Formats: sequence, C-alpha cells, structure tokens
Amino acid sequence: MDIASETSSTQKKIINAAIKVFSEKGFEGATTSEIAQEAGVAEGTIFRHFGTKKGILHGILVSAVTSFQKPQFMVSLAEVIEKGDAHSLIHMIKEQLEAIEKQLPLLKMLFYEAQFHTEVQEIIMEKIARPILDLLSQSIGKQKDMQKFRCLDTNLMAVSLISSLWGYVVWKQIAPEQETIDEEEALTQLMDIWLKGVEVNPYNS
Amino acid sequence: MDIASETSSTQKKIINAAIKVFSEKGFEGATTSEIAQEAGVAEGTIFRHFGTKKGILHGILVSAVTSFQKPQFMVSLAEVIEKGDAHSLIHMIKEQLEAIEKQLPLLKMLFYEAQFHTEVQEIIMEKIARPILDLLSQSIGKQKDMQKFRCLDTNLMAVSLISSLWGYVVWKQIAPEQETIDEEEALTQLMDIWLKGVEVNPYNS
Amino acid sequence: MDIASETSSTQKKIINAAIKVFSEKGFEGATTSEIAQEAGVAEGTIFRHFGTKKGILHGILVSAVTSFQKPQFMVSLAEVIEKGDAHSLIHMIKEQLEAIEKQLPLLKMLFYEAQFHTEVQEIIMEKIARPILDLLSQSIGKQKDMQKFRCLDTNLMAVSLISSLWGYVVWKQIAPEQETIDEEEALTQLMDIWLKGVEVNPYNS
Amino acid sequence: MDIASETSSTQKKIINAAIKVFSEKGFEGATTSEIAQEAGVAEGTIFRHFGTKKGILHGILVSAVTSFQKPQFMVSLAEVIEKGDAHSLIHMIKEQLEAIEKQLPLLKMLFYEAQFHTEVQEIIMEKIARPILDLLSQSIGKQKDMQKFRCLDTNLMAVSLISSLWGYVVWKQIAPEQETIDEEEALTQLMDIWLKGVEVNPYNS
DNA sequence: TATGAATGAGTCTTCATTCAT
DNA sequence: CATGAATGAAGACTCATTCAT
Repeated sequence: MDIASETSSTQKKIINAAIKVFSEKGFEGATTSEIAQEAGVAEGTIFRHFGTKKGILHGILVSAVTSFQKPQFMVSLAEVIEKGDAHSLIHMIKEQLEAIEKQLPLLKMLFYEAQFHTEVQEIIMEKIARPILDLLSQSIGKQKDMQKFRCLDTNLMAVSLISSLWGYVVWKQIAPEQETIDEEEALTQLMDIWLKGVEVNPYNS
Repeated sequence: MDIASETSSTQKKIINAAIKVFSEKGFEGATTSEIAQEAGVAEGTIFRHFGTKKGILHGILVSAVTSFQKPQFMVSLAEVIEKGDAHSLIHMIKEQLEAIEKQLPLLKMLFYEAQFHTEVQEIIMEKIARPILDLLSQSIGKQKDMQKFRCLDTNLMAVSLISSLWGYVVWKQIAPEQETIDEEEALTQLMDIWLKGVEVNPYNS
Repeated sequence: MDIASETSSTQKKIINAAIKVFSEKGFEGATTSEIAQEAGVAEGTIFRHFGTKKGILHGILVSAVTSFQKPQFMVSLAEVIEKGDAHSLIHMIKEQLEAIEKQLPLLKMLFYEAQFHTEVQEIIMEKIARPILDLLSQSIGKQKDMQKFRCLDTNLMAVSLISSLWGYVVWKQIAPEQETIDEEEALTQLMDIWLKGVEVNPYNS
Repeated sequence: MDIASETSSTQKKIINAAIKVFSEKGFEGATTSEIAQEAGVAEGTIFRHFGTKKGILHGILVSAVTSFQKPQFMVSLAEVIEKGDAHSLIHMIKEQLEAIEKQLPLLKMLFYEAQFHTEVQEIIMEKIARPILDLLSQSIGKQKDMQKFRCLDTNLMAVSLISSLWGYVVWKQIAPEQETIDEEEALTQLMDIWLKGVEVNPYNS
C-alpha cells in the first residue's frame, strides 16, 4: 500500500487544480472558487477535504514532499560532486529541466509564502531544504576528507552550488530572450565554475 | 534641491509605512487601512497620492529605483572583479549587510510580485537587474579580454556571482541559527569560490 | 412551467426590494446594503445573483419587460383609436391606474437612468417604447387609411397621445391636491381632446 | 442694480460648470471635484459659496428661476391660444429649440431630483410650473369665456398642451434618427391637434 | 477670500467559510 | 460524501466636507 493511495481521487483533483491556480496567481491571489472550478468539484467539497484555504497549501506541501522524497537529480548532483564530473548530472538536469521549470512557479510561491506561514516554512526546511543540504554536504564532506575539495565551509559550498543553479533557472525564465548559449553548455559552464572554485588546485597545495 | 524633495512628506510617510507593511505581510496580505495607520494618515490620503493599492507598489519601486541609482557595493563588486581581490568589497558588503538584510523582505516581495504585475517586472528589469548585470558583465568582459578570466559566457558568470551572494543572504536569514563561521569569512570564501572558478588557471591553459 | 419560475425566489425578493429602494431613492441614491436589508438577505447574496449594482437594474428591467409583454391597456388603447370610443379604455385605465401609479417612480427612474446607461436605454427602446409606438402607429394608420383620421404624421400622433396620458399621470402625482374633477372624467376629456384633434372633420374636408 | 450682480463672477463660473456636469452625469453622478475643475476653481471654493453639494443645486435653481422669469415662448404660447393661430409661436419655438434642447438634460435632472429634495420640488412648482400653468390657464380661460374653446377642465387642457410639446422634444432627443418630417411641420401639426381638440366645433354646438 | 491637502464615513464588491439538502 | 446557495466580515476605493495656510 503506497502513500498516494491515502489521498482520494477527489483530493488529488483538488491538489492538482490548486497547484495550477496557486502557481499562476499566487496564494493570496488565488480563490477557492477558481480552484473548485478547475478541479471540477463544488466549492464546498474543498472545505470538506482541507478545512481551510491554508489547508490546501498544506496539502500541496505534503503531496510535494512525498513526491520530492528522492529527487533523482539531487542524488546525481551528489554523484557529480564525488566524481568531479558533471557530465551525467547535466544530462539529467537537462532532461528534467522542463519538469523543473514547470514546478518553478509553485516552488517560488511555496518559498515566498513560507515567510508568512510558520508551518509551511518548517515543512519546507525539514523535508526539502535540509535533506538537500545534508545530501550535498555529505558528498562535499567526503571530497574534503579526500582533499579533493578545499577546506571551505561545507554549508557555504552547498549554498553556493544550489544558488547558482537556482539563479540560472530563474534567470532563464525571467529573461528568456537572450539565450546566447545552448542550455547544456550553460549548465556545463555553471558546474564547471563551481567545481573549479572548490577544487584543490594541485599546484597550490 | 534634491530629487527626494519632489516627494512630499506625506508621500514619504506612506511609502515608508507601505514598505514596512508590504515587507511583513506581502502585497496581497497587506491592507491599505493598516498602511494608513502605520503612516499616521487617513486611508483616503493614500488614495489621494497613489490612486490605487498597486500605485503604492509603484511608488515604492520608483523610490527604490531612485535611491538604487548607484549602489555603491555594486561598483565595488565590479572593482573586485577587475582587481581579483575581494578584500575591499567584502568589507563594504559586511558594513552594508544590515541595510541589505533590512531591505531583503522588500526585495523578495518586489521580485515575487513582478510575476503578477508586468509593469513592476519591467521597472525591475530595466532599472535594477539590467544595470547590475551590465556593470558586472562589463568588468567581467575586461578580465576576459585580458585573459585573466576564462572564456565562459559572460552573462552566466554574472548570474553565478549574483546568485551566490543572494543565496547566501537569503539562507542566512532563513536559517540564522547555524552561523558556524564568521560573516566576513563566509563572504570571503564565497567570493573566493567564484573567483577561482572563473579565473584562468595558469597551469591549465 | 411559467417564465417567472426561471427566476429563483431569492432573486425575486431582491428584485422587489430593489424596485422599492430604487423607486424611493433613485439608482445612485440607493445602496446595496439597504436593498439587501429590505430583501432580507445578506449583501453578498445580491452580488451572487446580479454581479454588480448595475446588474440589479438590468435584472429589474428584464423582469419588467417580461411582465410588460402584453400591456392590456395598450391593446385597449389601440381599440379605442379604432373604435373612436374611449369608454372602455378609460374604464380600464381607471382600474389599472393604481398599479400604474405604483410603477410610476420606477418607470421615471428607468427612463432617467437610461440617459447614463446605454444598455438600459436600448432595452427600454426595443422592448417597451418601440412596441407601444408600433402598436399605436398601426391602429392610427388604419384610421388614416379609412380616412377617419387626418393625414398627419403617424408617429407624432402617437407621441402626442402617449405624452398627454403620461403628463396627466405625472401631474396628478406631483400636484394631487387640486383634483377639481373626477378621474374618469379627466381621462375622458383627455382622450376626447386627442380624438377630436386628429379626427377628420366631416364639414371641413 | 440687477439681480444678477448679486451673484459674483466666481459663483457664476461654478453655476455654469455645475449645470454642465449635472446635465451630463446627473446630480448623484456628478462630483464636486469635477465641477471645481470645470469651473477652474479650487474644490474648497465651491463650499465657501454654496455650503454643500445640494447648495449648488439650489444655486442653479435660483439662477434658472431668475432667467426663467419671463419665458418669451410661454408668453407667445398664450398668444397662440388666444389667436388660435400657431404660426408665430412655432416660429419662435423653432428658433429657441436649440436652446431648449441644450437645457433639456438640466430640466430633466431638476424634475427628477425634485422627487428626492422637497425644497427643489417646491421651488420648481412655485417658480416654474405654477406660473406656466397659470399663464396658460388664464389664456385658455379667456377662450372658454368667449366660447371658442370647449368647456373642459382648464388645468387638464394646459397639461395636455405642455405634455405634448415636452413629449415631442424628449422623443426627438431619444430617437433622433427617424425625423420623417420637418421640425416646423411637426410643431405645426402638434399644435394643430391640440387646437382642433379643444376648439368648439361650430357644427356641433 | 481662495486654496487644496487631509479626512473618514460610507460604497460597492470579494471571497473564505458554512450548512441544509 | 458532495453540493452550491447563502453568508458577512473585511477590503479597496470614493467623495463631500473641513481647515490651516
């Protein structure tokens, strides 16, 4: 029995509709009536399942966390760090980028609303941010132990990596017109900058 | 007679109140009545000056853009890139960090709302994002010409730099408890990662 | 199943309340809150059904037009014209006068607001004014063909007739104190003036 | 010293502006701010002169009554009745019709608002309606005495006459497209209907 | 006397939430 | 369980009126 089966079909419809509407309009900008319409259910049905509007947000988060459990590309990211070769990761990211970009508005909304809803912030921290950081930190730590990476603050290195990637994706979406270079090439360069930045320079040790 | 004097005292009061309330509650979450109260004016007065709630946002943006004209630390950032020495910049950022962090919620709100209000997005792009990118790109370009920086995509390098700094500041605010290292040290390491990442390695050419 | 049943009971309550309040205070002078109170529903309910305040006006108009479909006294008016005998019409008008006078403020408001709301004007013209004029013009035309009425402009004759009646009703309401003559007598004289005014005088042909 | 001189130039400007704005938007639909702008004075100035918005309406009425004192065409109307010849009146009305039509929206507004403001109603009744009715009644009375007009209710005859003319002017404005006949001809026919309607028929006495 | 910025009560309208069916 | 009509508190916005300059 998998987790998803605990969520009824109606709930799924509502969650999906809410993801769409929240992504487009933001949490405050969305209306329960529009979500209901998008989900093809009555407005009252939403409240039967989630109690309040905030409850829907919570529901999305839980659902997201569940499916975020093992973000394949994060695992790969860790591998990249350990192998020092970005090739496979880039390939993977590239393949998943469309999905990521689709989720971007939702993630932005979630991070933004986290400011105003403590519980949202806590869930994001515990279930998303921390695991990712931990995963990366672990890999980075290994490299540091093996003296392949310089002796910098582990957390900082992880933040730097994530920020770069996040920044690239956001920027790509905000200013899509100026795609001077190919996406694969861009990701390669980005990873390369970071790797070169943290690697121990053999001639400087 | 300075530019600021074009903005009446009442308008300033409202702008400041709005910055505070918008920062705390977000644009949609804020109410004009609360802004009025915070500003110590009647609610009607707000609409006398800004017409609509969105008009207040616009007013904030204009005011922000005006005072953002020459962000000292950005100029320094350019210098750093050209000198390859982060020392002075880090010192400056460190000193301005309190101010930046105070503005952070506002900036986050502005960037977030840009999604929903085209004009906000345009102003931010034209007046804030583009100038910064251009400034950095210019400095980076010089270094590339002098073969001090590797031949990577200029925009990408700039995005990578900005993202790292932004990511650090945001992370610091979200997870303030785990300050394992000193702020100055953190910034130094961050800049160092980026610089090492983009510099031409003499032994690798 | 009659047409009226398409309008829910709540809508009917609101329409009736709105008719009353609009009649007393005019469209702009009326408040949705007062209409809600008069209708015994929550203010939000009004907007659930009519969307905007103007929507209520539209609703009234539609409802009025529906019930105005076959104004019995207009049919009689046509008969009078054709028979040249006002007796039956006067009797009918007299009986319906109370109803007409009750509707008078609403009609006045509707005609007045037509100036400011194009759609109201169009509906009134198409559904009320034109049908009445057409009906009368037709009857008048027949009489002209039979050489019972003089060869004057048909529309003008109709306007003259309607205006006299309308003027009498309005005047009666404005200056009710000076009822020197009986209502039936008044209407008889009014119709008589018009009939004599338009009839072919046998001795003058 | 004429009456008009009691009204300052500023007051006149405001009155004229108010007439324009009230005519276009109605009393409730007009704003004091728009009137001030139209008059080229500050909003406060209006209240210095007229106290309240209703005060402006009152001011208009007083001004209108003053200039309405001797409505030339009414005097002519009386003459027409006495002479039984509409020629000169029609000529005059025709000439004044443009002015009348310009005033029509104001008059409609005044009559409409009279419903809601007792004092407005009283002034209109005392200063406009009654004098006109009296003038006409007097002329009609004379004709009745001379057995030229039938022995109908004098007031009713007057109302019938006024209503026809008013109805024609209003109709002309509402449905301007269908001018089948010339204006002069229309007025002639209208007066003719009424005159024939009230005259004693020599062969029927 | 004229001004116009400030006021705040009042308006229309929205929308999360409830509950009888 | 699902529905959707009804709710009413709260929000953005308007505008006649006041008053210090």
